[in-house]
Amino acid sequence: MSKGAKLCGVTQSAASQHVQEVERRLGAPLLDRAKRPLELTPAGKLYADFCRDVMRQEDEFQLALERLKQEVESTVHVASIYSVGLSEMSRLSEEFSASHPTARLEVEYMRPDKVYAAVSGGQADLGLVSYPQSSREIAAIPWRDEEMRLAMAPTHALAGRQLVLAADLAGIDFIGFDEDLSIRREIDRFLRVRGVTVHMVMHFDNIQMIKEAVALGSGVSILPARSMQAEIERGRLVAVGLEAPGLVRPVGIVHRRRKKFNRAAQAFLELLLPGGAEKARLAG
Amino acid sequence: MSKGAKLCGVTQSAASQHVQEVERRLGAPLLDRAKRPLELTPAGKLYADFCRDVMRQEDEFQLALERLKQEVESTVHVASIYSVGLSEMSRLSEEFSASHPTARLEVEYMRPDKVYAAVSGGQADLGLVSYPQSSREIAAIPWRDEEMRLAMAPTHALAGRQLVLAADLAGIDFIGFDEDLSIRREIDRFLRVRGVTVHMVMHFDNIQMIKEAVALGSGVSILPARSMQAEIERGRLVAVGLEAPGLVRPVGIVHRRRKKFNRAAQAFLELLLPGGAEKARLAG
DNA sequence: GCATATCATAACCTGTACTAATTCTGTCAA
DNA sequence: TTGACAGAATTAGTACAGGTTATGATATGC
Repeated sequence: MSKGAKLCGVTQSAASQHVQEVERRLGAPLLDRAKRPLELTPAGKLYADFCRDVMRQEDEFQLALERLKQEVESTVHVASIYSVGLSEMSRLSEEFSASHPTARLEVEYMRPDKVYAAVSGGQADLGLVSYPQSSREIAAIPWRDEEMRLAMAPTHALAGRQLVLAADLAGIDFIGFDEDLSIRREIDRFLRVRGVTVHMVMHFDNIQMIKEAVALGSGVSILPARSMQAEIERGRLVAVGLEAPGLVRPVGIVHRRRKKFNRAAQAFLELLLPGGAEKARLAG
Repeated sequence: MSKGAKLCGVTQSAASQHVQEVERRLGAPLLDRAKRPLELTPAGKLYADFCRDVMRQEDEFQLALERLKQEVESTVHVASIYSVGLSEMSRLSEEFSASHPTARLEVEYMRPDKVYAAVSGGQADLGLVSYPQSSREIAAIPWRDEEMRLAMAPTHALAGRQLVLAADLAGIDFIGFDEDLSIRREIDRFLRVRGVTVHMVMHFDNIQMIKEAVALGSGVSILPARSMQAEIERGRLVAVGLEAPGLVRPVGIVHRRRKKFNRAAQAFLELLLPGGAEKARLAG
């Protein structure tokens, strides 16, 4: 009894009282006190086994929890729209793992509405979207404005130009975005304020398809310059600048308000945007 | 949270504080509080599983404990010397189960020293021994004095007698008990004070073997009358009374001091000896 | 933006579980 | 037996974990 008390870091009295309290609760003696040294009764053996089982289970739980905490603390989940670009992202990913070797970055590409849902639902720490929208529970931080250029097949009549004016696009065969996308509305506005109407021949919900159609000569389009880099290098597309003030696509970082970032998320935010973690904290 | 609190019979505040305390201890949030209704985090799910496991184990333990308590409360373990007699014991056993149908009686036969050890060690609630000895930790209650008679083969010269005097035994072939047994010392004393010496031809540590030897005509012996009943009925032995004051073998009930009896033990003691439970209590 | 539901926080209170001091009990040796 | 000793039980006093009530903060739906 005294030894047990010492092991538990309490006095002999506390141990004695505790054992008696347990016996009272269980309604059965755990120790045979008529003999010294004290012996366990059958009920005592049963209880000891039970306690050992529980302690073993607690150990297992603690271990699992530590693994989980490690996991959660060290990986940042990013939800991104497709058009941020795989090449851009792989560059970021390399930079990140170089500067933070213990952290892990997990990027998942999805439609814009899914990005918001992932951030809102907590599956993603950060979201990358164009035309970022704040809301009650989502905070947005501007990241960068991507220059938009006129995309066309190398064989197109305008392919040799250094600059294209809005007026040049009047009546042109045009491949656009679906009407429910922000980028579509922005392009429409750009053309409308300049009094230009294009001939919309097709529309898609993603950049990849538009690039395909443009390369096949179905028409021209206005796309983020960065998203065409690979096709331009391979000579499949030509991109020409638009008249100043040009068209830009703002890309932003969204996150859930009041949710504090783990180390990895903070680090990634800092990589995207020096001082970004502080900005996010202020944006709440 | 409020519902959970109600289920546990505490206020919402207590529940909220408790969850926060657990989160602090574990170092990980269990609930995602940014959304209502509250959702479990992965750590929360892990913890909930752990708790459910522990509760299930506790239920199992409680069940096992109840069974054990039932067992302990309702069965009396009796350790008895062999010579109390199987027929006597089976009669007692029947009476007991008739008057206490919910209780169980478990009798184990063993050598006298093992009876004391079983009682002392707590394996037996009660012990039945001849020439009962009290000690520091063993209390003895006299149960009954068994008449001792001269045992002989039916063909023996003394077999026709109504009564045998000590003097009749001088120089007779005698089968005795081992020297370390109380009953041997008592018989020796009986003969010595009467100035009689017998011719000890064999000795055994148990009545059964003595009866065999007597029946085979190897000699006479002095044995408890009750222990010979079956052999007398079958005509294998003859028992003749000894001169008054005759020899008796006291049989007693022993139990551990300060150990309180369970229901079954009390009932059995009462059956053996009306008022016995009270006597035992006083004997402590 | 307001009403409602629900969770967090603050201030306070009580019973549990501890410590220190003392008494009781079992064991062992003379 | 008896006395000495070790170790457990008991007692009295106290700190604090964990409760309560009251109030403040925050999300959700109209």
